[in-house]
Amino acid sequence: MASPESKKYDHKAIEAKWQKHWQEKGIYKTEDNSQKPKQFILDMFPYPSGEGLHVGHPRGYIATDVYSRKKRMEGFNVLHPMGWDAFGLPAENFAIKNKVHPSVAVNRNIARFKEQLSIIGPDYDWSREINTTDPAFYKWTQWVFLQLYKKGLAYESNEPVNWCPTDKTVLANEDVEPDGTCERCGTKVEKRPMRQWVLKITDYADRLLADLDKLPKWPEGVKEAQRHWIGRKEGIVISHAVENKDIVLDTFSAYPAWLFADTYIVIAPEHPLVEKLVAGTEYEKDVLSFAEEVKGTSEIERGAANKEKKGVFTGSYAIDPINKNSKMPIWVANFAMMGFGTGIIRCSSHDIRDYQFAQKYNIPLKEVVDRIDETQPIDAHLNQGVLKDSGIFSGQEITDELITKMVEHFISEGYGKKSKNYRIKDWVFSRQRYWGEPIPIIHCEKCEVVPVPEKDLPVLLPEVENYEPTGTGESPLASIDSWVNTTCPTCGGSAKRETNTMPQWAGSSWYYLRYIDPKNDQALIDVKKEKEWMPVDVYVGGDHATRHLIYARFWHKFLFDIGAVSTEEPFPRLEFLGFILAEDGRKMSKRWGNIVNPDDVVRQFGADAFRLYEMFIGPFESTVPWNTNGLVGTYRLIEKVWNLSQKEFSTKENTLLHKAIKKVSEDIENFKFNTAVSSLMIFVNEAQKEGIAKEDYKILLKILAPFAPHITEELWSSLGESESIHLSSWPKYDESKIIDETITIGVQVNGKLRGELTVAKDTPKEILEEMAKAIPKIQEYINNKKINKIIVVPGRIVNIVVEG
RNA sequence: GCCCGAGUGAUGGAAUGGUAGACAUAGGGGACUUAAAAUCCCCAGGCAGUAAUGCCGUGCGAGUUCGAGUCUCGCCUCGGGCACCA
Repeated sequence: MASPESKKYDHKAIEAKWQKHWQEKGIYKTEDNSQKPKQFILDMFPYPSGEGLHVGHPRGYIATDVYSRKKRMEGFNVLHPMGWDAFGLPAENFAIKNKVHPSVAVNRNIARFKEQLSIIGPDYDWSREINTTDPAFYKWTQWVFLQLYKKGLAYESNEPVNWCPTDKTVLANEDVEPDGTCERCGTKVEKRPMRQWVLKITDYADRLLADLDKLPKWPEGVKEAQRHWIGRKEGIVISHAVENKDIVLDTFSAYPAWLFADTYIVIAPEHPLVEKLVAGTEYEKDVLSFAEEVKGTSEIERGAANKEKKGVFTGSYAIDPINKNSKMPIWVANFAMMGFGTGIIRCSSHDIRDYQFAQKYNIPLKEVVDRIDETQPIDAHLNQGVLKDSGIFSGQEITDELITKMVEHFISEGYGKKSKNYRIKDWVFSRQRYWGEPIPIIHCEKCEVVPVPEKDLPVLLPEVENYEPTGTGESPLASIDSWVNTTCPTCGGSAKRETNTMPQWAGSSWYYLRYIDPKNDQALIDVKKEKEWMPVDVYVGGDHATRHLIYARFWHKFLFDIGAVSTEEPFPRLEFLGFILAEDGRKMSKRWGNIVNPDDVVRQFGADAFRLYEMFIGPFESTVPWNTNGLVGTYRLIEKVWNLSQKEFSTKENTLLHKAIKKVSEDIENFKFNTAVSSLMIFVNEAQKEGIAKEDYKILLKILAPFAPHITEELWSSLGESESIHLSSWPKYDESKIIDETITIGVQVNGKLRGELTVAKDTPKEILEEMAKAIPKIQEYINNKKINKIIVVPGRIVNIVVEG
């Protein structure tokens, strides 16, 4: 462009101008009833905290923005929405402190987040913005709960939960520090049984596990974490009669080959059979006081692996059907957990923990595989060795076949049955807090539990004077008589509303569907629209490998089962992003005073340089430290592109252009944004030296546009284009222009590089061999030596293998 | 303890089994400038050498291969997840 006087690049003016323009023209609006193919590109939506964003947060948002802009240019109808996961404890704490409604803080935080996001120029269609705390949204969260209830997948139970005596509230496991104290006040957390609503996620455990294999585009690490979280283990349950008592003890064993070694039994202190075992015996007092002591400690504290193993003998013996009805002493011990297996363990010398416990209390032991190390028995987890003292199996080596045979034998003898155990437990789905979705249930004296009729949804969260927890274990909602007291929808009699609310994870378990059909008041989602948009094409986020991604998969499968959605998995492609650390290598945190604010960076370098740097900083999935200095590099790139427009265009064809198109296209597709940016740099450096033709410059602007939407739009329009560059078409590369006419290949002797050859691209093998041998330096190395062979890899290398 | 990742210049990083260090930052030198900034050009893995060049070099040790940052086995370190798991 031959501009009479050169203009300076003013990022502030340019960015403000185009951001306003895009919003006014609505160029990013998702089309209704489009003929184009769809792309649903989704970010894990944020919790709008009071702290605002730091430079680590936008990394994922910029990535989806780059991706969706490219997809739009490629001719897709793009759905790239944003919303807010706004229920949760911080807003409630703010309300308690300041005596204002949590929505006040939430709305302020959302405004702040939106402002911070907007200055980096995202292509969100804000007309589809969602907010989990909006009654029009949580109406459908409550609706899903009702469907779960109808199918028997939501039930009441008296789960022991984490209770903080100072804050007088229930805490989620994630609110408890590893040392068993409350993260807010440092008080030791207790376990208390309390009425809770629970979702039967265990009914879906097998499908959640098996269907991970249908997700090839998920990172292996995330799938592995989910497999562990579900923690399915197969084994055998053995039933034991208790001597002189009408009690049967069931134990779960995952290593059936070692069952002959077991000599004693341990039962969890909170197991309901403990009292029955010791009732009226001389052991009763000791056992019960020990059980009380253990029950007083939280699960997390008890779970600490270094916790001392303690136990008390119950005075009873179990009859072991496997070892000729020998007697196994029954102990109560702190290392047996109700949450695993049956809460009762068959113990043996072949487990380090069981072995040490037996040594401490002088319980007789037996070994079924000879020791190798004299100091300790073989560990059963190895599952190898030759059995002894194992009845008819003595003398046999432990193999998969033998294990199968042994299990069949135990079952046919009637000792027990095959069984599965899961680490995942049913999902405790109620919180005694204010700021969450009310659980849509009514408790009637006559009809007992009655679901709120769907026509009465949403059950609105009422205004309340005091957000302080009540101390009774009920949510602050319980103190609002006018809300709590209602009539039973079934019999019309007096009834009370459920005052528990849902956990933070509820809204995020289905929110993505709401973007498709954000205004629907008649159904969770319109069936036709759902079919049009689902599944999500790319889901991008980090930090939620297990909980959110398992809960959402669970709800989605349930919605599939009731016909609300057409796909079994919501997110077939997951791109997991790495964190950005502070410049000092630590996590960005108020505590360390090392937070870098994106607003400041954008003010100094502009949104385009910021976006480019966030993509250039390192591989998308890697955790990398921030370095504000690095912005200089991407700022220079932009400036070079700007300056190209201030000079005369050349008429020459640029040799690297088509390579750049190919590289940028493929790298964006594969989320390799860092190398996409570097190939843009390589091309711009060349263009700066060699000059660039106007048409090539326009192509450069197009492939840079997803990364730097503002400056490219400005330059595009200054070239006389009237339509937005972001609605232009993505360039295609010409394969013939990617192949170099002459190439330089390395010449090795015995694998060591000794020279190079610059030749025409299709030079035949034989000629390459001759040319390589003719290089004077190569001759020094092959002189007087026998050439064993010459390896020629076309376009790559010539390797001459000589003797000696 | 178990399960995933990852270890490459001063730094972030690049590299379908085929010329290791692309690209970028910081650094050194130079041009321009009254000067500085900005910009542009050049240098830059280590050791030896004036140089040509040689040797070494992708956490450590073996192996496969004509050839290994890349594949295999055994370790070490760091990051993340799970953990009295029966």
